[in-house]
Amino acid sequence: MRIATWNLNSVKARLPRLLSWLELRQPDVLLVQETKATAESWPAAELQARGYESAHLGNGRWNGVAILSRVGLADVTRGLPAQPAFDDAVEDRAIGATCAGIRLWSLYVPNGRTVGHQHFEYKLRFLDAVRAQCVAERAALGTGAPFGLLGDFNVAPNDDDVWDIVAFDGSTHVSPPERAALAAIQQADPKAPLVDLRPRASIDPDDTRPPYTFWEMRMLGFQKGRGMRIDLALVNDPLAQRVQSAWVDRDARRGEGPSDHAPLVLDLD
DNA sequence: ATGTCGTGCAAAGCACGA
Repeated sequence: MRIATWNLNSVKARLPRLLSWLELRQPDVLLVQETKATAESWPAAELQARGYESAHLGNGRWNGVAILSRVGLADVTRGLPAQPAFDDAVEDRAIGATCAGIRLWSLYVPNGRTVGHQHFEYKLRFLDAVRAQCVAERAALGTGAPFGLLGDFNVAPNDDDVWDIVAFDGSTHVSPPERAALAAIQQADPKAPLVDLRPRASIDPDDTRPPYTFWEMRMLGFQKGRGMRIDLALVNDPLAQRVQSAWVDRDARRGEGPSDHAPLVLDLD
């Protein structure tokens, strides 16, 4: 079984790439972020024709999250119950579902812009709502149920998860409050911590490069190797026990018209 | 430091977000 997460940066602009990637990599479940789609423009029929059920949450030009599955899609939850609003709007940044008995969330954490900005405070509130959801789901699902939070967290957990930590001094994505909020999610239930699955940099088992998942479009970020590991899979022990390998499909960042993110792929037993 | 994208509005050029 294969589960992946991918910030598409517009499903409309990326539909040919999405469909060819599904054909090439054959994921059983794909969690998507930044669909930038509405209920009307979400390509449910094209996905259904290829064997994928889908659940989408999106209402406009920004954000948008979805879950695609060919192994069942049950108990869909649109939005986090405790999700904070920004400017009186609850944005389309979280969708949960149960696929083949695995409880999964597709998350698009706010960017934060700059440390101290009102979007930064919003980002921390959003991360705290994710933490609260971990507590609630653990109570509902019990200890043995496989559970994972996947998506674009817009946080690099460690200094070596960015291409040059010195260049990030004082900037968002690496700040102590963001990393503390991420750690609080992982430790929401100390008896059932979530592990940050560190992937390989590519499908090549011998690839020892840093496993970045995002490279800026601006300034030729990919070509210059200026990447960040900000797309994460935080999973509980019952799910971690089943993961045989995790890898970044960096080939999907190549060629004409890529997203700025590469898929993160989990291969289960 | 900000060179690229994608989107939608209102109109092919801009503002915004990343």
